[in-house]
Amino acid sequence: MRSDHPPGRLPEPPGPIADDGDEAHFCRTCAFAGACQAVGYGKPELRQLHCLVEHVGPFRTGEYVFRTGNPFRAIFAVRSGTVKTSMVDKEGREQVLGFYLPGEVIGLNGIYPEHFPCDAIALETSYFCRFSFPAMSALAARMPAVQHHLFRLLSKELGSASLLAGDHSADERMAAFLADLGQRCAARGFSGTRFQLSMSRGDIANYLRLAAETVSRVLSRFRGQGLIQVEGRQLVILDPVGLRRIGRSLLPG
Amino acid sequence: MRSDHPPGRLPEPPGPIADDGDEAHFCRTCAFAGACQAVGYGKPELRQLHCLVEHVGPFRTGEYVFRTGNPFRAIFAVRSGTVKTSMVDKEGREQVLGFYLPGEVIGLNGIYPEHFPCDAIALETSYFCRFSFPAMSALAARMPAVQHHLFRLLSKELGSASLLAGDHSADERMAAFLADLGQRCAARGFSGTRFQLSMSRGDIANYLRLAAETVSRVLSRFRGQGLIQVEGRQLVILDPVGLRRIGRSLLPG
DNA sequence: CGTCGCCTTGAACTGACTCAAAAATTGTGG
DNA sequence: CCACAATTTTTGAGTCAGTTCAAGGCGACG
Repeated sequence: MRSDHPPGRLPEPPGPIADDGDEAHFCRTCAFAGACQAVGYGKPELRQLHCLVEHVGPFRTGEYVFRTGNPFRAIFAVRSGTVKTSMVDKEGREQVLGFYLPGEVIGLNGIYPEHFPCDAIALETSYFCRFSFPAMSALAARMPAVQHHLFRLLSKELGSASLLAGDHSADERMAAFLADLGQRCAARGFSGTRFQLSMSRGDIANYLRLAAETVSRVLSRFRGQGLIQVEGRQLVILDPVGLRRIGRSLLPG
Repeated sequence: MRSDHPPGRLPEPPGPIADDGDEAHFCRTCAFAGACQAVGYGKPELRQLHCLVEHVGPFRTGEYVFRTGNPFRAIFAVRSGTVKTSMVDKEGREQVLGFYLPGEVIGLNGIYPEHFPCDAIALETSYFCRFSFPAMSALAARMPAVQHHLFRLLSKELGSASLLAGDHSADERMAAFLADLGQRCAARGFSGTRFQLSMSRGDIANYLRLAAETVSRVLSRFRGQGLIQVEGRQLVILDPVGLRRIGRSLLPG
């Protein structure tokens, strides 16, 4: 992965995770690509979809894209970078809900309460497409393809929650997490076997409901078994099949 | 709660959990009540909404409302009874995803994959309203209130997944589970402090990621502390405040 | 009345956690 | 560029909440 941009004024369009990314490429792998295709790329309706998009960013590491309690007005597609969403409970403990890669959408869980129920925090310098939700709803009412796409996005997110569910060992969780991340990277056009863990061990641990120490230990064990290679946050999956086998009870398919 | 109907032919409209339930009452507390109200009860559009509803049932204890892999064609609102949804992983272990009371909706997670990703199993004799999803989508495109209502339902379900998330003690989980169940009963017009646990201890344990023995022990402890009263599956919440305090880190609000 | 499934309770075990401390990495200022 | 401070990551050792294993009780049903 390309290193973060140097401090100071940043140019508008940064490359996503890998160097082969550009804006056209992003649009191909964006969560709304399906909607755009369904509309038809040549048609004027596509212009309407693009009209309600606003490019926002950069958000630097640690900056909030939105905060718990902010009024819900829009959803965000990651253009480049990575985001975590998390809630802080009444005891002040953080709970990481998920990690989002370029092309994925955050904020959908704010529709019902009409306020964001969680924080969204950039894990590295990140850019987004901001879709005004009222405008999007209105467009969806006129364009069934867009409506259906939104339903699909919501339903998909419902399904992904089950990676967390269940009572599984630290090894299973970790293996499933890495395999899932690799697969999502691959789906976005990046390498599925060689990528950056843009979140800390602590965040991974929190997400998987483990202690940070346990994450570290499992990672070391996996390395010893020749499943992966880890240097800091740089990860190489050496044995994708083995990893998937360990995490198979958590993985879809 | 009224005991299950005796075997044999069942009359069409059974009472939901409590004896004070009837069809009109159900419609008031149904997940689509908001959509109906938004449409306006007198208007012809409401007829269209009701047209695509089909009353199905009874499903007896243990019967499947739908199964993993069934093509997704409809969503179901519980009219009376209780349902659990669960997945079976590749090792053959069951994972309970949720319990659904009268007025709540199941099947939304089938939209994206276009097939149901889980089983839905009646925990007692149950009846449903079946909403054809293609018809519902079409109606939603013409009626923004219906569309918005579907978005809300999906988003709400996203939020409820977080009751499972996080790393919490058996006591916290159990207390939050009971408090949540009581609150949902109350929201549907039933008693929020005196109701039936229509699921087995094993199902509760599975849902909360605990062993059945642990559920039993925690329940006994809560009884000893005067928080609840339990006789088999009959539950009385004696100290709702105390219960909520134990489970507060998991509960919304 | 006996069988079967579900629930409860006891006792011993264990995987992951907590505590502690060293090592590596990152950030900062001179 | 280097030194120093702060943070993150790794590794070790002991502890514990919840599990597993085992036995007994209760209620439903034929």
